Order: sequence, then C-alpha cells, then structure tokens
Amino acid sequence: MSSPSHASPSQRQRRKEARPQELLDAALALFVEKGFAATRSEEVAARAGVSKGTLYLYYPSKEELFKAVIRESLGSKIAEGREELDKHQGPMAELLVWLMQEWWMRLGQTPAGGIMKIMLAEARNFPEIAAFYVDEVIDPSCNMLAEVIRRGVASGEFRPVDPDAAVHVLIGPVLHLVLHQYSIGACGLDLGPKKDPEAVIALHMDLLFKGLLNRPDHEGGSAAHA
Amino acid sequence: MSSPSHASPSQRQRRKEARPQELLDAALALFVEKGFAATRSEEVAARAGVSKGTLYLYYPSKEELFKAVIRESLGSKIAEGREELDKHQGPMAELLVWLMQEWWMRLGQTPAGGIMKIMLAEARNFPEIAAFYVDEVIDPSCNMLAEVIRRGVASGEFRPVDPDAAVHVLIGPVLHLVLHQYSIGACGLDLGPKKDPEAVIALHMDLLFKGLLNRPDHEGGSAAHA
Amino acid sequence: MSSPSHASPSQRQRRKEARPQELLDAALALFVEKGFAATRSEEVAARAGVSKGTLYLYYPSKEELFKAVIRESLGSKIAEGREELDKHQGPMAELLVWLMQEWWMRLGQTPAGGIMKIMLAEARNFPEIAAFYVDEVIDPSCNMLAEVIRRGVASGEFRPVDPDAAVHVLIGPVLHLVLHQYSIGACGLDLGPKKDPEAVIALHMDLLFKGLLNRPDHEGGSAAHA
Amino acid sequence: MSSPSHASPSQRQRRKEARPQELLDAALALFVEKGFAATRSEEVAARAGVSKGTLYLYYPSKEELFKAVIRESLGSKIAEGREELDKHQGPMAELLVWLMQEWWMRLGQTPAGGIMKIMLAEARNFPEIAAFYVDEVIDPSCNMLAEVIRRGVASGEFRPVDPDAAVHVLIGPVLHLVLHQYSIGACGLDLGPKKDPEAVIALHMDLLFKGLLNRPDHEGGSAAHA
DNA sequence: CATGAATGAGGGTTCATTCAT
DNA sequence: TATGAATGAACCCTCATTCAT
Repeated sequence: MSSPSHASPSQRQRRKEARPQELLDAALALFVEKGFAATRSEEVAARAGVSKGTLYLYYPSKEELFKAVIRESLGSKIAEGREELDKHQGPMAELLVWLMQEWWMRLGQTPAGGIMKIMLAEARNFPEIAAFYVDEVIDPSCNMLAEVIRRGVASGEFRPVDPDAAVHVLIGPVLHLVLHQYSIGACGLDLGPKKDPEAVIALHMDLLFKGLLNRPDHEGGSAAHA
Repeated sequence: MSSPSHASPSQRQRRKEARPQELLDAALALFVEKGFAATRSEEVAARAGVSKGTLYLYYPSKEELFKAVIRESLGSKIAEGREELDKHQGPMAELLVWLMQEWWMRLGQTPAGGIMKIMLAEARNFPEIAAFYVDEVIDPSCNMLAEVIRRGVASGEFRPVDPDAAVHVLIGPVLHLVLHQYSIGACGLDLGPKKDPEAVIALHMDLLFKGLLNRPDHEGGSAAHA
Repeated sequence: MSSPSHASPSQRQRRKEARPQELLDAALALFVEKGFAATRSEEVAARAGVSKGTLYLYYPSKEELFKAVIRESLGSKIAEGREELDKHQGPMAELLVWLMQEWWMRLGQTPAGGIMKIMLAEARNFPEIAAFYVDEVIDPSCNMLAEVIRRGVASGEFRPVDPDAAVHVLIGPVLHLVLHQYSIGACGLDLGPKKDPEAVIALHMDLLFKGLLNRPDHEGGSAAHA
Repeated sequence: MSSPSHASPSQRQRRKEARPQELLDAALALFVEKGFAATRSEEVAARAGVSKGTLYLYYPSKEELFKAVIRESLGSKIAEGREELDKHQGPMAELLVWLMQEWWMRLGQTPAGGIMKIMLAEARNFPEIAAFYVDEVIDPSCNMLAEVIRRGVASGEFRPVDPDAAVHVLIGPVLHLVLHQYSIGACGLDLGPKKDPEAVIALHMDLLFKGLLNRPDHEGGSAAHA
C-alpha cells in the first residue's frame, strides 16, 4: 500500500487514480513531522513511492501541494459538526461533551490534527493559506461552538457568558493536547500527565460545567478522577 | 539600538560585549516571525547590525544559534513563580488567577512567548532541545501548578481532582492565546474574539472556579454529565 | 487540419501517412518561433495533434527531429533557380531582379524562411547540420548567383567585379529582411521602414545597377521611389 | 587574466572590481557561441573563473545578466557615430565608407558583434530585451545612416532615394557578414568568399556608389577589385 | 575582532525520453 | 500504432559556511 518502490509493474495503471491521495498522505505525514519548509519535495515523492518528477504531474508546486493537503484534510470535516448541532435535541452540555470527544478522536488520533501544528508554524510565511485556514476551519468551528453556548445560555442551561470568549476556553485544552501530541509529545520523551488525554478531556468537561471550587451546599464533592 | 554598520568608535567597544545578546534577540525575533528554517542567517546578522561573518564568530552554526536562543530565553523564568507559591498565604484560587495573568503578561506580551511557537514547530527536528525545554520549562511549570491544585484540594478549597490532569485544563486556553498570537494572529486577519485576550483569561478563571452551569444558588445539583 | 486527439476513425488511417510531415511542419513553426532549445517536444506533438510518445515513434530524439526538419525544408529548392538560369536569354540584370523577388517571396513569405534564422542561431551547436546547410543551400545559391554575375561581366553587361564578393552584396539586404521578419520584426514593435520590404528590394536592385551617385552625364536621374 | 581557477589568493581582493566585467565578457562569449538558453549559468561562472554562486552576487538572474551584457556591449557605441556625422565636412560618400568600415571593425572584429546573432535568435523569447535593443541600437543606427543619405540627397551628391529604404540596402551586406561570422562561419567550414570580408565591404561601397552596370558613356569603367 | 566576497552542496522545478498498456 | 504516466538527469537559484583581508 505504501511500499516505496514500484512493486509489480502491472499495478501502475491501477495506481494512477490513487496517486493524488497517496501523495497527499505522504505530504501530510512529512509536513507534520518535519514542517513544510524542512520537507523536501523529493522526500514526499519517495514516501508515496514515486519519483520526484511524478509529484509535479499532480501538483504544480510544493506550495500548491500544501494547500491541497489542507483542503483535503479539513475541507469536509466542518460541515459534519454543524449537522450534529442542528439535529441535537437534549441539553447543550451533552452536545459539548460529544463535540469535544469527537474532535479529539478526529484530530488527536489522525494525522489530520497535525495540520494545526503546521499552520501555527507556517502561517506567517503563507498568509494566503492562513486566510484559507481561518475561513474554512477556524471560523466555522468557532461559530458552531459559540452557537452551542449561546443556545445553552438562552435556555437557561448555562450561566450568561460571552459565547465568543467561552469558545476559546472550551477549545484551549483540546488544542493544547493535539498540538502537544504532534510536537513535543512525538519526541519520545516520557510525559507523565499526557499519557491519558481522554482523562484530561473528561476533566475539562467536568470542570467546565461544575467548576473547580468546592461547594459545600449540596453535592458532596463528586469530583472526576479521584 | 539597531543602527547598522559603524556608529561612533566609542560605542563600538561598548557594543562588543552586548553582541551575543543582540544576536540572540535578533535571532529570536526572526525565528518567531518566520520559523527557523525560513530565517536566513544573514538576516539575523543584519538585524543585529553586524555582518554575516561576525555571527559565526559568536555561534558556530545556525543550529547552535538556535539552541542558544532557546536556552537563553528559557533560563530561570520558572523559579520566580515557585517563590510566589511558597510565600502565598490566601486561597489558592487567588494565586491561580495571579499566575495566569502573570503568565499571559510574560508570554503574551513579550517575544519570549514566541518560543513556544518555535518549540512546537521545531521540537521534532531538535529532540535534544525539546528535552531541554521539557526539563526546564514544561515540567517545572506543570509541577508548580499541580502543587497549587494539590494544596487547594488538600485544604478543601477545591474539589478533589487529579492535579496533573487539571494542570492541562488550566494551561490550555492561555497557551492557545499565546500560540495564536504569534502565528495566525500575526497575519493581519481580523479575528473577532481574539481581540481581547484578557477577557478570555478572566472568563477562563471564572468558568474554572464556578463552572458553566446555572446553579440556582443552592439548588439540588444540576450537574451535567455525571 | 490540426484537430487534436481522435477525429473520426476513417480519418485516422489517412493521417498516419501524413504524420511525419505534420510533425515536421509543427516543429518548423515552433523552432522558428521560439528557437530549438526553448521548444518542448510535447509542444511539437500537441501542435501536430498527437501525443508526446507518438513523436518518438517517428523521430528518435528532438535533435534528430530538428535535423529532419532542416533536411526536409531545404531539399531541392535550389535546382529551380538553376534551371531558370540555364534557359534565360535576356540581360542578366533582369534575371537578378527576378531571382531576388522570387527569393523574397519564397523565403520571406513562407515559414521556410525561418530556417535561416534557426541556422544562424543553432549552427554552432549542430556543426553537421551547418555543413549540410552550407553544401545544400548556401554553396549552390551562391554559385548560381556568382554564375549570373560572371556571365554578365563576360558579356560586358556588368562592370568587371569579383563575382564571389558581389554575391554577398547581392544577398545581404534580402537576407537582412528575411531574418528581421522572423525575429525582431515578430515582436510587435513598429518598425517604420520595414513595413514595405518589397520597396527595399526594388531600391536594392535600382542602386545595385545604377549606383547611388548622381551622374549628370546622361540619364536624367531616374531614381527609384521618389 | 582569464585563467579559470583562482590563481594566487592575493589577487582576490583586487579582482572584486573587475568581476562584473569578467562575468560580462564570459557571458557574451558563451551566449554568442551557444545561444542564451543553451548556456548554463555555471559555464559562465567557470569561464570567468568563479563559482556558480558568485555569479549571482553580481547579477540576480541569468536573464538580468543577459540584459547587462547587452547594455554594456552596445550602450555607448551609438553616440560615437553620431558625433562623426555632425563634425564631418566632406562628401557624404566618404562618411559612409568610413562608417561601414568602422562598423565592421567594431562589430565584426569584436565579440560585441555576436550580440546581433543572439538578438536574432532570442528576440521573440525576450520581447522586453528586443524592445530595448530596438530603442537603443537599431533605431539610432538607422536614423543616423538615414540622415547621411538625406544630406547627400539634399546636397545633390546622391540621387533622390528614399533614405529609410536605402539604409537597409546599406546595412544588409555588413549585417550579413557579421551574422555569418558568428554562426556558420564559426563552424570551421571553409567558405571561399567569406575569407575576405573587407573586400566584400569595399565592393559593397563601390557598387553602391557607381552601380553594377557598365557605363560606356563617360568614365572608362573603373571597376573595383579586379 | 569584523568584514563580505566566495564557495558549493542542495532544493525546487522542468523536460527529453521511456515503456507498460 | 498511440498513449501518457513515470522517470531522472539537469538546470536555475539559494544560502549556510569559510577565509583572506
């Protein structure tokens, strides 16, 4: 599937349609690992099992390849969350938990999450791509989450907070986990707490809803993760 | 301050000792702005007001310069917080607020915060630096914050939570703001909510302590998500 | 005529025999327009309505294609002038005028004239072709013209001049017009005098025969192109 | 002086100012010999005795180098002829002879003449340069020669001819000789008549003034070059 | 110490040529 | 026979690094 050299010659024709995807996969993996600038286009080609020149049959330049990687990886992932929001019926808190977990699984567990790291590292060198990323990924995501907060506040489920600011509190820890995983976390260092990201997310939700302060009033301290 | 070439001869002597620091400052600013790979060593020299060759009198290679920048920027910024922890008397919540605000001011408002972005981008290409960063920055910071949580829990101020996991919830939003500021936020795009980072931090603290859920002040526990 | 890809299947059979010529035509046009090195072989194929690979079925390399273009374009255009010389009866001056006009029409008005430009540009890179060109085109042409001069001198029609040197005076202006037309003249710049090449040739003949100097003696100053 | 490698190391500093000229000379020679496209920039550098990178310290691209070659070679050669025209007193015929001979010596005997060949070959690929060449070289030259003709006609020395058209007749043979010399003439072929370009020019002048036709009437047929 | 001219390995990209279909 | 995907050698240009001054 991703074996370097050309395996049997009879497969060539069949590969033709898979090539773009194979190249995108290779590029994503390497860009995440080494950064965009530090990845040589020949490496991408080699990882996809083709020669340098072949890469340029499918993408006219390294930068266009980068854009294609972003489009392909993030393009459709946004609309899905939106749909969930629209069809959800129960309390917003439930939806938020589901969204956070889903996000972690989609970004934290797949190389697509590494794109965030790339964007952070290269945004200033590629303003055009940064703008694309903001328009296609960041803005829709934030808007959707803000809408969840807004509805919760409107229904009285949530305290009255600024939805836009709350979104960043919401996002922060998950983003942190994702970014960490693809940079320092990938260095082979043994980082105690990051061993269990799901637990962090669970606690994040628990704290978000109930707060950190002890409330002697009623609940006798149902903390998460004893 | 940054006048290139030859100023008055008397100033030169004075400069000589400042050179290493001037070079590190220049390098830090550029690495943060453009990334390590995309910064040309000649640019660094020019920004420090010296010639290309001079740079190599102080640092044997671009990579060593990079390491020096990181080392220099990270050194000993940690101890201060530790002291504050030891001498603090009031509730831990107060200390946490002070620490978050302090952190934002020190990282968000100074170029040193850009180091986080650099580390994120280059950690995998410089594992030794990453290890250094973990040992000198991440671990101490996390340990200190964990200690704050731990004390709060012990005193009954906080609910019983896993301190290590809580640290990441705590850190996430601030880190997010800092990283954003040095990458996408620097692209000139207009990003609504990020216009007021202090408000985000304030809300972060508010939510952290009191939770998002509406609590009719005594009510029988409307906790979300058991 | 130049419809690419697959026309009707019946036309294809017919085309097969025309292919070599179509390829040569396409190559000639492009070599004249852009030069040999700057013309991509795929362009030649595309202009001939075939694929890149097909070109190599007919010509083993771009260089061989170039040689074939030259050979094909130059073949046997010389003999005709020769015949004219042999059967001509009147004064040599008349013949010269006819030859010059004929030459201009054949070279100046057809893409074949561009070959001269190509030869000039590429002769040193393709010495064998240059030799071929000298043998097949330059020498016969010059010899024929020299013969015209020689006869004119022998019959007393012309002053006694060195025929070989005279040939170059004869050729110069026409060559100049042809070359210009295919290089600078094709750049869209507005070049006053070159708007009327025929007038230049007419004047060339007039000057050649009667000279530029005013001769009060007898003929009452029959200048060309008042 | 033009020995490839770096001779003695002490000369380096001294060479610095000579470098641009050395590079231009090398580039001119190679462009004339092989054409612009077919000359590798590394070849130019090697011929100038420097490395590839050094070339780019002086000229930002191969194309800019090309432009510099043209400017440097042709820039000032035009005005000089003009001066001669202004201060000349005797008959225009004398001036024309002088100009033609001068031109041949300046273009035919120096590599600068090869630029004409380059322009011919590359004009269509570099319209900007072609425009420059027309403005700076062709137009001034033609205008000057037309002026000579015009004065001769006005004074009665010459027959009434169209000056602009006459210029092309005048130029043609010289141009032909120059171009030939740098293309086919440089292939090592033995080309009889071209062995003596000065003779061709002399005959060109003789024919131009007196014409080719035998004129029994007055002067007893003083032909040039028996 | 400081300079900046010079180097040359290396990276992105092109394109003549091949070959499986 | 025709195709066009694939190759890989070259080419232009950059830039980290060196070194003579």
